[in-house]
Amino acid sequence: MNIGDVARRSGLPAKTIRYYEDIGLIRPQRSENGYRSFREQDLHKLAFLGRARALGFTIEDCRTLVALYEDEGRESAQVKHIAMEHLRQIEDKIAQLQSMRSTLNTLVHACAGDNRPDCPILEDLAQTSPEARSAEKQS
Amino acid sequence: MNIGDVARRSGLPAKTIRYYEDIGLIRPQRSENGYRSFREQDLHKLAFLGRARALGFTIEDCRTLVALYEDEGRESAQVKHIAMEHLRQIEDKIAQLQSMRSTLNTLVHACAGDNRPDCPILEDLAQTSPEARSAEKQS
DNA sequence: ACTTGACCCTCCAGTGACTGGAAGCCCCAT
DNA sequence: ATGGGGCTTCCAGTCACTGGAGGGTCAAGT
Repeated sequence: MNIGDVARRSGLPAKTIRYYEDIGLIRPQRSENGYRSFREQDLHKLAFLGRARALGFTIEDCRTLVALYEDEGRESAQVKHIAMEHLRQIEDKIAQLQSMRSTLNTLVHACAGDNRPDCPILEDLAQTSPEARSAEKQS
Repeated sequence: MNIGDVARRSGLPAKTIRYYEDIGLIRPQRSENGYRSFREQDLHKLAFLGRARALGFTIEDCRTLVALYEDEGRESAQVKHIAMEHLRQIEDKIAQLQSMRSTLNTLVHACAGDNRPDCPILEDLAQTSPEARSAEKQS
């Protein structure tokens, strides 16, 4: 299989696949003409990587997950630890974004959005002291 | 005011303030010794930037917001448009993260996390077809 | 006068995970 | 032989900083 086929079948851009080889995540063989030659197991690994990335795991997490996947002597606790830590970070990120959303939502609703210059959004951003900012309601 | 004072009062790292000058967000004056010399209005602008960044606006959005803030002839619709677009992107991101959280949560709960190698997390990542993946429940 | 330490300066490189583009080879069909 | 699509490498750019090297400045203490 050439890189184009693998890209189609894995859903990953060819560029990304080359990048994954660059950083040592995969090691496809080479044909005589210098083209990368992928086996089914390479495709499988790329699909694995694609799904792990889609779940937001970092490349380094992916590296570890692949290694664990290939390690018959792994302990599921190792995998679970990575997943839980990642889950925690996602939850932190969600909370942070929800806080932004809440504030933005309030501000957007307070702004007339017409042709006049008066704008509560800019007024909020221009507040000189943090404690002077208006209380935010949950969106 | 030197950069250290401004950093303390604005809450932004000195490095970030220098960076903001680099990209033309601020234009502090210079003392004879070459040190940046900040006026109150620079500090005010940096605080504005800090709050806009804390709400997740991109640097380019910040540039526009500052320009609008300083433009007496602005229309609040322009500000509102930027904020609403940003809000939409935040909501997209939240939805994406919530979907990840849901899947991860299911997987984490399904994994024993002991010293045995069997791991539903890895099994899920290794699924060969997307439609073969188990249905996910809301976390 | 000298030293110390806290500041300040610039410039360069690195982060994460790609993505775009240039320049050029390979292969097959017309 | 020409064209088009696919493949190759390498370099640069993305975003918003952040770290560090190497060096100048300033005020206080000895």
